[in-house]
Amino acid sequence: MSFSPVNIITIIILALIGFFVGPMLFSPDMLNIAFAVGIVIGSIATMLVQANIQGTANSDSEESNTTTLYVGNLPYKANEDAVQDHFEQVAKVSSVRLMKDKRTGKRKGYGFVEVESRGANKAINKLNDQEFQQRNLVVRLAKEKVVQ
DNA sequence: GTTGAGCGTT
Repeated sequence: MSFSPVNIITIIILALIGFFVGPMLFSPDMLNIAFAVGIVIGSIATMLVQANIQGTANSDSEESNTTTLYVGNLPYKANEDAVQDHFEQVAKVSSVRLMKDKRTGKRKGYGFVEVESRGANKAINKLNDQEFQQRNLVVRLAKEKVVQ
């Protein structure tokens, strides 16, 4: 939550609106209160607008820059670094998660690779049904991902 | 220590 000069100007404008609108709604001799109410309303409105802008901007950038791929048929012995190296040949990898049993810690043979969105299709086309450590991988677009 | 379709973790 930052207050750039633009936001301050917006607050002042909204405060002035409150300054003139307030007396019409209440009493003409409550200008100070009207001005204060204008400042409060203007500040809240500005913060809400900016939070909304930042929220959409963040979600847009995150969702448009990265895509999660489902990777199946992995060898049990494959580790995350090897999988990442394999996908780095085609696309920029931001994270690799190989699913493992919580108790034993043994790999379950599938995982999720997060790559940049523009390389997602390339990764699917180039790496799906291709050999990786003596096995043919399954690379598909992952289903809906739970937001962290 | 084994196995072989699947869509999940602080």
